[in-house]
Amino acid sequence: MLVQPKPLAEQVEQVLRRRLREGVYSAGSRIPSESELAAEFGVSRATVRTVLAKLAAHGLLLRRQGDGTYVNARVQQANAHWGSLWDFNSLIENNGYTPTIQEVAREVRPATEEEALALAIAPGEGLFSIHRLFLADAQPVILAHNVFPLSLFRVPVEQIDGSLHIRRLLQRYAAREVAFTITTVHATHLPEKAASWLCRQPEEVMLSLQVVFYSKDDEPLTLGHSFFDDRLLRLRLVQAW
Amino acid sequence: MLVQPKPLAEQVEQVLRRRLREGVYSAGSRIPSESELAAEFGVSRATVRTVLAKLAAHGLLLRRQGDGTYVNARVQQANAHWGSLWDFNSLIENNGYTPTIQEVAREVRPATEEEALALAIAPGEGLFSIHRLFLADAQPVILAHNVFPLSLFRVPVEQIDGSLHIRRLLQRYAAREVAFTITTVHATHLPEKAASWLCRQPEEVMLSLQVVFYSKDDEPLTLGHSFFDDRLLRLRLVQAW
DNA sequence: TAGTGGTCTAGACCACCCG
DNA sequence: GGGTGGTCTAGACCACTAG
Repeated sequence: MLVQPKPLAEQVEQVLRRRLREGVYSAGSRIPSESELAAEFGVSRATVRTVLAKLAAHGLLLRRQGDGTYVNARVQQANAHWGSLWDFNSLIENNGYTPTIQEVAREVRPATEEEALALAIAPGEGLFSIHRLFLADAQPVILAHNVFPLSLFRVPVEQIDGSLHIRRLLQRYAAREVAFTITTVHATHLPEKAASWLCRQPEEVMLSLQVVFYSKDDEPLTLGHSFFDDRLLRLRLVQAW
Repeated sequence: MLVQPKPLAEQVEQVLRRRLREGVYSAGSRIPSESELAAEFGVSRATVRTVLAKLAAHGLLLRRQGDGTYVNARVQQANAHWGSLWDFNSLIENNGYTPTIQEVAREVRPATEEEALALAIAPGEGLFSIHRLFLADAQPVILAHNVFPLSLFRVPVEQIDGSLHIRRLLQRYAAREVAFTITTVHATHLPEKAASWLCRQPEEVMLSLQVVFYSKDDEPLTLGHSFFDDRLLRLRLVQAW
């Protein structure tokens, strides 16, 4: 049975996600019906339905009217779901490696015009800039550069832990929640400096991701630019209707 | 007021999407409250909520508890939502061009081992293969290759209209609905043959998308491989929580 | 025909933001 | 305090699929 410190739907979702992850509901099999789950958790059918709808929208479940709800075996193998286009840690994990974040450079400097435009601040305003390397089993696979408006932070930037992922970093030091992101994907040649950090040849072909994170107040929080080694990591996206 | 030939929620969604598209609810502004919308459409608040939740999940709306629901101006400018990773027509449209589909080659041939594996058929089984070029204002921007198990079609392949997009083609000639897709994104050099079709230099850097379409019965429907000119078209993805 | 998911309602209470 | 979105319930009826 569930108690009420957190929303019931959230608790149900966590339980179901765990069962999927741990194979309690095995790949391709049918899971219990809505009524059965509602009875088991002691919640209404509507509450169960919102959870199942969400998991189905993410492709984890396949629902067939008049039949039942099934575990989507294919998507369990896929490695990047909705969240992961910018969440490099889980992306690396989902590819079967152990992720590490390594800070390679940080500085405070004025914003370029382009950065100021994207972040909705004045050109020349202070920026916190950080370069980080993501390792998959100790092998460099992603180089990520992020810039934040300096005014966002409530602590001196020296205190910022560069090994946190973006969402937690923003939570902890800026007290902001990410509401949505916009990512642009490009294919480019690898710049020389980035190549040396990634231990790759310059001018190799790489995926380049440019991401802007926004708060629910439509405020730009950070600008990210990363180079992505798509030979080691597969960028695989699932979409469901 | 609404009638009941189609689900109420679907009708409400269409109306709201149109209002967003046409600027009835202008960018950044607050839209009517849930209760007001429910009253206007003559449906329950729950029905309105499912629609608003969906639009918010797609990033079109921003919801703030205790305040209201707002039009996300930034996402209106973005060009590819999660739906459009494979829907090249709307992707081209959203970039501000007029799309055209031009068939460049079609054939029937046996499946390679790799294709057979991805489509869950026997190697050597018959495939319908089609190469198509997507034009943005008459300029070639995407080259797409699709292969379908021949057994899927209920008509001779000569009758297949090569200018339809994948979902409609599958609906019309194979009576199948797409339930989900898995897309892999790569950065590659452009092969020579593809370069000539796209009027580009060979060995140029391009985005390459590999997509598999599945039915809700987990049956692979088609395999797509496309080259994407990311200089003219921006591949921009929105993600919301 | 029994059971499943799909749709919808009416109503309740809560958490939060604003003036 | 009044209005907003957030959560949840109980119950109804429908559409569909399976055996």
